[in-house]
Amino acid sequence: MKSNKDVTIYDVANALKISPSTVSRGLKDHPHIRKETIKKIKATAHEMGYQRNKFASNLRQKHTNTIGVVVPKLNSYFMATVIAGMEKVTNQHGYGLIISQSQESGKQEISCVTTLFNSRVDGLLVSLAFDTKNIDHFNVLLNKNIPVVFFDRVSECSGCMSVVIDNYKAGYEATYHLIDQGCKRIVHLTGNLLRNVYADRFRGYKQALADNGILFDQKMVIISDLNEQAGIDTAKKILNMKSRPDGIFTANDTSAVATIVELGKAGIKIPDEIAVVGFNNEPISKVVQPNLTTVDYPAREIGEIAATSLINKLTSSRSDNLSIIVLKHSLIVRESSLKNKKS
Amino acid sequence: MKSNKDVTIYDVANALKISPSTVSRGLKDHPHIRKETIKKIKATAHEMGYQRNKFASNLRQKHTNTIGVVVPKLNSYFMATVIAGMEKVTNQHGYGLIISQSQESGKQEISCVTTLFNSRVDGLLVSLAFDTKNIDHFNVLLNKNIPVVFFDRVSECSGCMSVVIDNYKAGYEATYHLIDQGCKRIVHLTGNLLRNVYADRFRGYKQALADNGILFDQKMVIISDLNEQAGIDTAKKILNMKSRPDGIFTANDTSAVATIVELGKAGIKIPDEIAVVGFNNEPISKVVQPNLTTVDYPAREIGEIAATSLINKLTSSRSDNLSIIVLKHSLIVRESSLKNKKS
DNA sequence: GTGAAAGCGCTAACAA
DNA sequence: TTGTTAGCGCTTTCAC
Repeated sequence: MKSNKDVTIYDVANALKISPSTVSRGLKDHPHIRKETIKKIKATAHEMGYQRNKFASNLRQKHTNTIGVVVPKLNSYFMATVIAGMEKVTNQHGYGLIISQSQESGKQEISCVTTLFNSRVDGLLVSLAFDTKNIDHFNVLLNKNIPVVFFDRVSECSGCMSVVIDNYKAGYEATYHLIDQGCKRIVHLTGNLLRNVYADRFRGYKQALADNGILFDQKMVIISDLNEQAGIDTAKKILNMKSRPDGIFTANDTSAVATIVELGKAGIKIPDEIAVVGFNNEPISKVVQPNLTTVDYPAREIGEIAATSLINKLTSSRSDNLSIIVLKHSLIVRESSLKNKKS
Repeated sequence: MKSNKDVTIYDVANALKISPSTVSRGLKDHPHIRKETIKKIKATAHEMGYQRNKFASNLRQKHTNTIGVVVPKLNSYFMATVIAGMEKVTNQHGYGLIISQSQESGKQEISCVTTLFNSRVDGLLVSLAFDTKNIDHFNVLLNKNIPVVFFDRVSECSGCMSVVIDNYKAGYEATYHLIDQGCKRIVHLTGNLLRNVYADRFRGYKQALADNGILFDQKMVIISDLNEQAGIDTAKKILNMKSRPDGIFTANDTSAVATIVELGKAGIKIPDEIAVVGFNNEPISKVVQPNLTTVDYPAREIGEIAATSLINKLTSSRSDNLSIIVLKHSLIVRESSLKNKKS
């Protein structure tokens, strides 16, 4: 087991009686090297168990072919799908991915970014944490011309790209649909309004109300973590309201589902008494009874496009100046919001 | 924006009129350096925006302080929690994590392992893909004394550690519970029996039947991908059986839930006509109606322990010879299996 | 307690 | 088409 010593290009070069640089070039199909030589080099390299030493190579080349990803949490179908999309694209282009979770904490996000920066990633793909206040922690990267692409939870940032859907429009459509079904008192359960996704959906909600002559009431807006517990709490809060709402628009499916379940336990009929619309089209939306009306979000596509944009920035010198890419969403109507059964 | 050039220890050394080696030592609190010097070094380094170059350092030191993780898929609550546990431990010890998904494909698993190996990870944390036939692809690492720790989906492997639960016992308990509720014809929906988790649960299922005088019937065992579609297919298959089962034990929650939903659509009463037990205690198990009886799996703990074991192997020279760690699971009984309502 | 110097393995400018 | 050579930035042995 003579396994401790790594085989280097020098070893290969010696075996072949040629120079290390030729080996180096041959290994990467340099056009100036003769075909046969390349074949010979690759053959013996393989045979000898040669393995490129990335560190030496990175040290020389000043780039790592590695892309960092910072996401709030991994445990959603949505995020896993986004990342699968990114992996596909980056692998095709010879990049690796380092994934890290901020756990929805701005503080942890900063430490993720720092760690990734210290790992000298070539670029960063980011979806912001719930309570990230500002994005100064990305300046270290930006100052070094390391491109940052935001997706989903994005932020104003000169020189950064963003990949999103039209959350305003989606919020508008969701609320409009509820109104269309006859709802007049619609609760909006949302997250931290610092985040574009929630702020925009909220704006859409308000506008839809306004356009239909429904007075906006701040007491109908519930800000939360949008997790399971938030859904349960919301249900309880609703049960205690003097005049109950007849519709709920939630900014994600997790909390919508929890609300439905909890409301169901209290004997409330969904959608007859209260109609519900969620957001994201997670698989769970098809499990809950009644099935959840929700907004479909092109997760895989978002991942692919964010990764592609980043790689473009990395490889082409020309700086694409389109800074925001907006993808298409769609409202998926299921039973949880259908008051007029036969519509 | 004079940002292209990195600050090196040489720059710091020059600024301080001392040697680079002293700076290098000072930065890592070498005991032979005077306290004040250390303080001065750190101060100016920070001030100048110095940042250690990992590649140079790795190149010298032959290790990367990075741990690779290979999982089948990211998109489950279970996996996300496992990984959160790993991150916590590894970060505490100054290690980074590179996560990659095999997408349940043995072929992709091989490529993940190779990529990680080429990235010179110091160790590997692995849960096997569905259809991984053998584990020869880990030999490259093992031959170089790079430790591999398996968790959840493990495999016989001399010199590797494994972190698991007692799947045999869990399968036994789940099946026993069903029998206890009066079930006599129990379908077992499971995954590829190559994987210990499924094989062991299956053994437990068979033993529980045997211990209760129920004849094992191969036709009652359905092998599948255990995804949503598998649940739907299983439900359809069951609906077409001449003599219907009165219980189902599924090897994960996703498929259990899909089965319940599909069976529900066909008007089957759960648990009265068919009782169901799942596995994993995913959040979805508390959403489906009726709530799913399932086996709770200490996900976070598994992650923490697997990571801790790996780091121990990395840091201590003595080779711990305990090769399998078994964690505690527990059966969580909910409505989906409760035939005797008031038990 | 600090410095000098060699070298980790690879790449690329320049030379041939 | 191939070889020579000079580092990339850091660590560490040996010397003082």
